[in-house]
Amino acid sequence: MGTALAEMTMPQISPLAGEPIERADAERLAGVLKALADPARLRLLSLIQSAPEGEACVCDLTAPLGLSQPTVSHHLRILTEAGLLEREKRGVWAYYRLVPSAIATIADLLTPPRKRATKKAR
Amino acid sequence: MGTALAEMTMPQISPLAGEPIERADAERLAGVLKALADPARLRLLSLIQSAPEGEACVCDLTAPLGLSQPTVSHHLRILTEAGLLEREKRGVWAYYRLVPSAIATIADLLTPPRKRATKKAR
DNA sequence: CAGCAGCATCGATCCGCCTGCATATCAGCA
DNA sequence: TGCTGATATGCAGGCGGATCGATGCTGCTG
Repeated sequence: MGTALAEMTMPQISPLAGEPIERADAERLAGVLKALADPARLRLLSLIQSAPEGEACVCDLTAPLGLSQPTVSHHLRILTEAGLLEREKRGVWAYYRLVPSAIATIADLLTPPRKRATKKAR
Repeated sequence: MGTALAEMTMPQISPLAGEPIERADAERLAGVLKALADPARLRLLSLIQSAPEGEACVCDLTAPLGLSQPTVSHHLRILTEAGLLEREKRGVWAYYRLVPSAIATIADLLTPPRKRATKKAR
């Protein structure tokens, strides 16, 4: 299935501002926000983003989070399916990194037509 | 009664970028995002924001949402406690409107590497 | 080719929350 | 004062999700 966020960036999802959003758009946006709305997952994103190469494997994340390895894998899975993380398996390790401008895209969907010009994809 | 968001805008809450976020900050940010991460509440915000005077009462919101009046009141309560809505009671009606830049604040917390000078680099 | 280490998946438990119905509260009005 | 309409709150059912232990899978490595 296509990473939730991809369905938002590609075929425009209604931003929160402007005309009332449709039920389907609300569901999609809520789905991605739900992936963000968890302390453990926010810390995961933060940890990965601030890691040496901007990437981290599961074994590096369990300790700082204080969660079991299955639980961490579970959260990483949710973030990945939401389109916020990408996974690359090198040998025995699975490295996760942020999808370039995924979070910025969400932020743009929330903020009204401010004076920013970050709407273009890459 | 800190309306959650007030604790984010006023004192500093760690944005998602930069150094790894603390557990307490993650909890606060997740709390506000949780209020956003619901289809019904997203539609409520959208409906209120696009209403004639930028405000709406409960009776105007139940129909377009297709939810019962108690449920709508429940969602409005959550959004208000999160600091996203403000409530004003005029006569028998309760009018809700968006807190000016609440959502923009959340967006800024998600995407600091912007040109914004939200706070010290590090 | 065993044995081991890193991850993902499964099954189960526990908790939080979305929803509606019933009811309480409160302001305006006859 | 008593009634009506607009909201808020209590209560309860049901579903989704966060977590962990156990297990399965797969590349290294000795």
